[in-house]
Amino acid sequence: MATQWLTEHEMKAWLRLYAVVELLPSALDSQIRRDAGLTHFEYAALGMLSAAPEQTLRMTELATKTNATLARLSHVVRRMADRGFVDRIPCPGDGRATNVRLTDAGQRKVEAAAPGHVATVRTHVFDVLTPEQVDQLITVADAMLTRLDPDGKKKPGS
Amino acid sequence: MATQWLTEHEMKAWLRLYAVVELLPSALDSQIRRDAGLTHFEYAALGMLSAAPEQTLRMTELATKTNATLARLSHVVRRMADRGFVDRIPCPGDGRATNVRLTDAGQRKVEAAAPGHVATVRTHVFDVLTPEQVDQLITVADAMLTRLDPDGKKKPGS
DNA sequence: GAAGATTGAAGGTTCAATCTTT
DNA sequence: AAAGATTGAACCTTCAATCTTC
Repeated sequence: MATQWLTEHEMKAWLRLYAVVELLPSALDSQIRRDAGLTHFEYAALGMLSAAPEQTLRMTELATKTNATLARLSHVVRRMADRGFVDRIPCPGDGRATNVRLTDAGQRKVEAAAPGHVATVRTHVFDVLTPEQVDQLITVADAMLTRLDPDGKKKPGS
Repeated sequence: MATQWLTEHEMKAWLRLYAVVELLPSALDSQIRRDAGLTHFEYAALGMLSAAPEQTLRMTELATKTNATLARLSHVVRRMADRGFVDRIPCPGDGRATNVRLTDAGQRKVEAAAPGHVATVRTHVFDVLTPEQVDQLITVADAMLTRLDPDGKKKPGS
């Protein structure tokens, strides 16, 4: 089957999407790194724990919520445990599983970092979009996630 | 000034955008890594050179086009030169500048990798979007790029 | 054997310092 | 002093192998 190349219009869209996909993580990362000494991924993980019941999640659940592989998360959780932001607790019900719990120090860290992070997200995303465009963003992102995340694990609050 | 937290609707949009921003690079990277032995960033750099006049660009220009820092690009170009895909040529007109030129082997490498890459982009993006949604994607991405890229360097073919 | 998770090594990116030319 | 680029070290992610429990 011959390759169906991108049209000029599609290429235009692709270059913009690609730019966002490359530049947005950098912007998030450098802000939170400078202001809180965390990577954006670390912040996201702490934030998910903060919102979870008992401030606790299994490794696998946390990996799903943060769009990460288990290997990546495992390294990050070890470092954050060393820094006192989380505890690792063997799961009582299942000897294979590990529960990760946010510590008080971890909770304080997220709370301190949150305002700056939200401000960055507002600056780069919501400040420049109309309410209608926010709706369009949801629809378009959902469409792409049907392929990127076929099981629909990354769509909380649908 | 008190933090203006995200509404539930904004949070929904943010979680989806964030998922796309994390998962799309992984998807692009693993496909092209498996099939061509290149990172997606290396492919993007070779592709930009391939489309440039004389298949040549200055480091700074190439960094802009690939959304990268000069430090990152410098390391990548060194590795690709070692592999024979590009040549580094001191710029005749300006002793500080370096021109990067695609070699024949580099050209063959991009050409071999392109069909698989385009297929991946189609699968994850254009196959799941209506023409109207492609237009919306362009508008929304452009809006975010006014903040992520204030100088408008990343919007070729506007 | 599959699921849940961890580990070490290899590879890529970031940061700060540096160098040369303008 | 600024612009263009490079470098090495530190850090993070990926990959493959491994371990334990179900």
